[in-house]
Amino acid sequence: MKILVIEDEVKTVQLIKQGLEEQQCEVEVAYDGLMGFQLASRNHYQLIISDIILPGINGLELCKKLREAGIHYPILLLTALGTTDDKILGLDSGADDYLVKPFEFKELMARIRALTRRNLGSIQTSNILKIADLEMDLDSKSVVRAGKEIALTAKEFSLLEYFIRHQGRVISKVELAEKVWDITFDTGTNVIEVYMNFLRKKIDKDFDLKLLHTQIGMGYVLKINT
Amino acid sequence: MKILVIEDEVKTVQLIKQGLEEQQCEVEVAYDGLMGFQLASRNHYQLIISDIILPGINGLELCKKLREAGIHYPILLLTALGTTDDKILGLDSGADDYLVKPFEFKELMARIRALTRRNLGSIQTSNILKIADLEMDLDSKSVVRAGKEIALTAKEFSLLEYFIRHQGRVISKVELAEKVWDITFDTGTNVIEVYMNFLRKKIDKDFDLKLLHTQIGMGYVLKINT
DNA sequence: CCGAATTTGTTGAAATTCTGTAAGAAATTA
DNA sequence: TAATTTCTTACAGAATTTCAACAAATTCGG
Repeated sequence: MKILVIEDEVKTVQLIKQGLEEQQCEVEVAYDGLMGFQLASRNHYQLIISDIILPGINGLELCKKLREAGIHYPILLLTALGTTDDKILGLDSGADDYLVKPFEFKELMARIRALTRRNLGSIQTSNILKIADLEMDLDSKSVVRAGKEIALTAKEFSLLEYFIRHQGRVISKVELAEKVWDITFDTGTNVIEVYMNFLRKKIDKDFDLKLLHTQIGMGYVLKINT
Repeated sequence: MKILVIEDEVKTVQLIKQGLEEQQCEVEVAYDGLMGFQLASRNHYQLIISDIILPGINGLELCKKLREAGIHYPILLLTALGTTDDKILGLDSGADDYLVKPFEFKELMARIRALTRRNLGSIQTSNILKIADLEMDLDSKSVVRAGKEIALTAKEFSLLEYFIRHQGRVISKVELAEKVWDITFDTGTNVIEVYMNFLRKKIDKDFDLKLLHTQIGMGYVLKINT
C-alpha cells in the first residue's frame, strides 16, 4: 500500500513512517504543501496523511486543490488544532478524517484501515492466496496461473489451499489425510498420490516453473525451487 | 438522503433526528440492535449512525453482521466509550467513523458530510440492487431482467437478494441454509437445489447470459461469466 | 553395479456423491 | 375451500472421488 505523508515536523514524520513501514506500507514524504501537491499529482497513492500547518500551502487549501485536481482517494488530516470548528473546517475542505495531535499511533492505524478498507476493491477484503504466478481466490473459488484460469474440483481446491497456506513446508501424507480428507491415513489407499497427480496436471504441467515437489519418504512441498 | 439511526437514548435520538431533518434528511430510528439489523436488511440507506451500547445486539456486533450481510454504505459509531482501544475496536468492526459522546452536533454533521460526500454522485433514493441487466427493487419487491418484469415468490426473492448482495462469491449450501432459510443444513433435504432450479427458470432460462452458476461440491455463485 | 524392495506416478474403471428435475404432499394464505 | 407457496420424495444423469492394477522411479543391501 502506497501512502503519502505531508508533514514538516521531523519527529512526527519519523514516527509515522516507521510505523507504517512495519505494516509493509510504502511511504513517501513531502515536507511542505507544494511538494505534497506535486507528488500527489504525479503518483497514485492509497491514502494521503497531511498536517494542516505546513510551510507554503496549508493543509486545508492543499486538500481543496487536490480534490479539484480530481484526486479521490482518502485524505486524513492530522493536526494540533483541536476545536470543533477546526475539525469542521478540515472535514469540509474535502478530507475524509481528522485526527488531533497528540494521538496514539494505534488509533491512527485503525483509522487508516477504516479509510482504505472500502477502496481495496469495492469487493471487500478479497481473500487471495499467492505463490509465484499462481493465485487462488477463496471467495470466488477461482485459481489463476500466469493469467490463465484453471478449473479445480472441490477436493483439488482444498488440497491446493492447504499447500499454499503452508508453502515451503514438507507435508506428509498422514497430515494431508487428516487435514484435507479428514480421515485416518491407512496405507490401503492411494487417493493422495492420485490427487497430487490431478493437481500437477492442472497446475504444473503446462508451466516451466514447477511448484509441487516430492520428498520421497517424507511428503510433498509447494515451493519455488531455487 | 435516507439515514438510519440506531440508538436507545431518547434524548440523543431526538437531537440527531431533529438536526438531520433540518438538513432535509429522511431519518428512520431503531431502538435496539435487532430492529436496526432488520431495517438495514430491508431498506437501503445512505448512512447508518449507531450507538454501541444497545439492548440486544451491541453496536460492534451489529456492525460486523451488517458487513457480512453485504451492506457497504458508511456506518458511524457514536458512543460514550472514548478510550483509544474502544475506538480501535469500533473501527475494526467495520465502521467508517467513530465519534465520542458528548459531541457537538456540528461536528457530527461535518463527519456525515465527509462520509456521504463520495457517494453523492450516485444518490440512491430507491433501494435497487443490480447485476448485469437484472435489477431488484427492495421496496416494491419487484425484479426486472432486460426490461421484463419477473414475478418471484418471497423465498425466491430473499434467495436472489442474498446472491446479489454477495455477487462473485461462491456460496455454500450450508451458508444459504443458515442465512436464507435460517435452518441448520441437514443433508436430508434438497430444498436448495429445488429453489435454485426455480430461480434459474425465472431468471436465466430465457436469456443467453447466465448469471447463476454451480461450483460442484462448493456451492453456487451469481456472476457475469467472463 | 545389480536386483529386490519400497515408494511414487499413471491410468481406466468402479463406486460414490452431487445436482437437476418432476411430481406431489404439507403448509400457508386468501 | 381453493390457490399459492414451500417443502419432501424419488430418481436419472453428471461429475467427482476412490479403487485397483500396473508402470516408473528411488532406495538399499549385497
